[in-house]
Amino acid sequence: MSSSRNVYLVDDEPELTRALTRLLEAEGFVVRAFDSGDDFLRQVSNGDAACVVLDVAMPGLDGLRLQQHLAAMPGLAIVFLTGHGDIPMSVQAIKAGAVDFLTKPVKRADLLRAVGSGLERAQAMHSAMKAHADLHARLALLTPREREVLGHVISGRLNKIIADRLGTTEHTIKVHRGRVMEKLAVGSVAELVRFAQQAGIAPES
Amino acid sequence: MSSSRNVYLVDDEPELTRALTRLLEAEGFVVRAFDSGDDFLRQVSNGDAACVVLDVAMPGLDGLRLQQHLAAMPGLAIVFLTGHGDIPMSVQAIKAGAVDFLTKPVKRADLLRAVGSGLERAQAMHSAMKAHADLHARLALLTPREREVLGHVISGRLNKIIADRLGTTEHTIKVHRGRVMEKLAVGSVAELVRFAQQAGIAPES
DNA sequence: GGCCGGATGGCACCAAGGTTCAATTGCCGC
DNA sequence: GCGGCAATTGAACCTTGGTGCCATCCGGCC
Repeated sequence: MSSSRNVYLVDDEPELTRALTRLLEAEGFVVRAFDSGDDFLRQVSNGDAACVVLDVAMPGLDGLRLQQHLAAMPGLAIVFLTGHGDIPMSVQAIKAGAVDFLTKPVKRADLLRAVGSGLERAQAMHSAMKAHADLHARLALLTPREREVLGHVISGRLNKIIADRLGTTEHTIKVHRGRVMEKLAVGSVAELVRFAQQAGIAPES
Repeated sequence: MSSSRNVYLVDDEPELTRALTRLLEAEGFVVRAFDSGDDFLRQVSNGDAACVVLDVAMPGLDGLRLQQHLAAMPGLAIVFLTGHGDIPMSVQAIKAGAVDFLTKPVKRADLLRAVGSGLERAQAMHSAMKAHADLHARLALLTPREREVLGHVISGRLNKIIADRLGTTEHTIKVHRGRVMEKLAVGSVAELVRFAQQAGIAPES
């Protein structure tokens, strides 16, 4: 697959923005600039994977707060870039998941390295998210009862035990179980367990 | 369980070490001090969970390099403490897994918070490591053939298919499979799959 | 040579999983 | 109310899984 090359630039200094845009576009990145955090939040779509290059100190929504908003949006990796940063600030940013925390004036090589690994991470998160969404889409096909049965099956319980717990007969469980396997498109209990594990489904107590 | 309260102090300034020791011991931590990175590496045992408070700038082995050595030792969480740090240094430290990066003079509350969450993380890593070691100890009970069969079972293959692939009979597979379940102390395929997943065993192709 | 553990195989038996055909009940929306 | 879907149940039938007993073969070790 062709790797995404989207870079979003959020900075309130037009000169710097222009310079960085030129630099990054020269490297083949697809750059889009925003002059404030609010502006970015309004316009950004939750679509492709991208690397966000973010100034920390901006009027309005500052970089670290914007990061919190973006945490809910997978597929975006953040690289901070600031002129007046300090150590606690950088520590907080990285702990909160930023790819890097660069200081102005930034060396061209540093920026490119950070943006590169940011895009890498963004793509990884993005496809992980898509995979997760896929699992949940298939899960949504199940009826409530089937989900319940699924929970017991991945706990390794026998059909008769499940039937007992759910107050029904073994045969009924077999039917549900068969439908679960069919709807989730898995061919064995082993696959089912892996599916459930990836989808974050807890075994029924 | 009683939570570990071991704190290892690595700093080449005896005064600071003494002060921090008093401070931490007053809070109920069990403190042990070392005056160089080499010294620490020689004496530290790979036993309990602990939080290491580490100066970055020390003669001999510096903090960041020591961190690399300690990465191989799970159960240790690192809190950096330094007088002459800069942003790139802190970024590198946190990226490499440090719990926090504090600057001297450190506020008492900051240190205690960092050490507290360091110990928390150390314990989490420590028990995760023990669990992992446990899994591998049980895995070691399996004969090569049994491990092979395990790989196929967690792929969800039927006994007859496994027998075919391994060039033997279905009955033989059943016997191996039974022994695997017994040695790994699991009662169902579901448990077996979860066991293998946690132990990092890839399904047989 | 003799012993032991690992791997293999045959046979029999029972339990559990899985499918098909057929049917009933209850709820929801048109 | 009717059609459709979810949930349920029954019976019959076949496939798999799992166990026990017995037996053979091979390679390493005392």
